[in-house]
Amino acid sequence: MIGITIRQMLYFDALAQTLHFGRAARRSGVSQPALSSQIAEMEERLNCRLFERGGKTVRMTDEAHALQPRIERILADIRDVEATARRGRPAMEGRFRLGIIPTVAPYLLPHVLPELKKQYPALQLELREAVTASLVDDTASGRLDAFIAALPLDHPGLVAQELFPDRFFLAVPSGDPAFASPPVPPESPALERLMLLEEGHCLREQALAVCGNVRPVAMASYGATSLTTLLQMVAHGLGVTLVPEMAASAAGVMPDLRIVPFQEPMPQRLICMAWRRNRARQDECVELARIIRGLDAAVLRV
Amino acid sequence: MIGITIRQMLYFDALAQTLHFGRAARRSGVSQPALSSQIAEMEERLNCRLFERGGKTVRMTDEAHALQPRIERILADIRDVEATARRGRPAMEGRFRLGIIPTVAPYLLPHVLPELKKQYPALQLELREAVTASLVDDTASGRLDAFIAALPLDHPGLVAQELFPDRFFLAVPSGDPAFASPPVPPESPALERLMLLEEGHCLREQALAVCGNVRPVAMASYGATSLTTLLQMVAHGLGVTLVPEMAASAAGVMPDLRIVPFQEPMPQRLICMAWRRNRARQDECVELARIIRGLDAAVLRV
DNA sequence: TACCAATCATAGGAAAATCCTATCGAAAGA
DNA sequence: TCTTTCGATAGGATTTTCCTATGATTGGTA
Repeated sequence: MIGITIRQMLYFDALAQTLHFGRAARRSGVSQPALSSQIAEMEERLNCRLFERGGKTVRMTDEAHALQPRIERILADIRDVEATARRGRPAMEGRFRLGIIPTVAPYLLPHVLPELKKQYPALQLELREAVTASLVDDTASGRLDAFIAALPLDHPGLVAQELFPDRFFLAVPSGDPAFASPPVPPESPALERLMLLEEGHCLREQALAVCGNVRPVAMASYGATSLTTLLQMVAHGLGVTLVPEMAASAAGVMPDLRIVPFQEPMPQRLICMAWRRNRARQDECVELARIIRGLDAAVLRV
Repeated sequence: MIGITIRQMLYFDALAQTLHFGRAARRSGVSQPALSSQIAEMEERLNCRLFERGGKTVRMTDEAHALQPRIERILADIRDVEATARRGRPAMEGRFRLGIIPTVAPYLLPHVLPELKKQYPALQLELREAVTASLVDDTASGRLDAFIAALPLDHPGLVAQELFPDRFFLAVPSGDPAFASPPVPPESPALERLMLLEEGHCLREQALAVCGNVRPVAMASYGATSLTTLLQMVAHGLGVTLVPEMAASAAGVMPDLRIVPFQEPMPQRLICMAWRRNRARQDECVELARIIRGLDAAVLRV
């Protein structure tokens, strides 16, 4: 497809500048015959005489004169490409697309973002909030660099690193007598009034797993798509709901709302960060996970 | 100096388009391991992961995405350079710098130029009129592509091809009784009044060679620098001069001027075309010479 | 679960490209 | 004519590139 080589262009350039095979060869760090034969080969491949060899002088042909600036430019372009690539983005710089599930994002991000901004100001974090299935899909197909969700994640090709456990609490109306004396046993009949997020949120499945024996109120009819909305519904006495620990600390300040613990062992979920197993720069993901794990545990607890 | 190769860029391009090592290799006409190892080598040299290899899918890294258009452009540029050079200017096209001595130019060019224009309309002939020494110098150093002059030329590095002989005649005042009965013998005492062009013109030396025993009138004092001027001086009865055959046909129509032949064997000079022995496209010079030689001999004769 | 198909990496030896040293031949100057 | 300079050529060594065969991993399927 392409006949000439970079080497030939380099030798051509050296010869065009020196007009002397010996000096061009020395400048190129090869022997004179090596340079001679490469130039000859180049002329052969281009089917075009480039240099006139005289007894004492070497002269460029018109064709060579026309080619020289273009070849110089090509060489410069190649050097540029190499320099750009080789410089190697120094980890934690440039764009990083991170997905987070909705039941974690609003509670974790306020703590993570300032810390990231401080440690890695050059990192341009692009955030996407979506349910786990969507995040898994986007990450596997390269539309995201990594995501934060709750274990378990079962997708081949992804690798997950545990970040921290997130215990579940119960959010109940302030004066509800059914929860007068916490902790609450998971099999409490009062959990019949459990309200859940719409399908797709992993918190829904986790809540069902915790309170295995209840027939929860279908939330679709209420249109509750966010945990905040759900908590406001609880505050209005429409029912109760499960809140993760992170959210609970925020929910604790809402009026007419009470956060009560479950009996030991307290149910919990494991929050993790995940990315493609074959991802080029795993170090960035690992570093990001390290930072999140390193956040003062207090900020994530009730 | 430059680490990556054109081959690597080609393979990179193929892989970037197919995202499949096997197909990229097939498209590139090599085996899959060959392509794999060249890509690996390229990543090594750039110190930068370019592709993520997954079980079933290959994905480009951000770096590779950034590099791809630049590499494509470089490859296109190289192909352009090759196409340009390889197309090979089809001989007798483009600029051709031709020098001619002043005692030939005005008589030969009117015949040559129309013919050239007809046969090779794409040829851009640049003409320079100068004395032989100057033409030799300019041609040897590449400022001219070829020149037309009279033999002998003694300069190493030049090659000359004979074009045609140019016989010498004598231009005399119309009524001059000394030349009443031509042909004129070279040793005629009437040649004492021979006038010559200024130093540098080969015709001067040639005339002296023909009339070896005369002490010619120094022309410098008259300031005659062109044959036409010289002929007008002859017409005014200031002396006689040697005219080459080509000029004679033009001079024949001047009033008060007579063109008379020399005795056999008629003296002559050989007009030739010359160029650098190492010149790249000798074929153009040879072709040009062929055309001039092919001109109807009649146009060059008395 | 265990096999199967697809895919990229690795190994080892062959082929090709490139280079080096030594030498030749032409050209230009002494 | 002799010498010096310089590019071309020759022959063999070295490096690069390639191919075939095989291994390892992944993702789907019986």
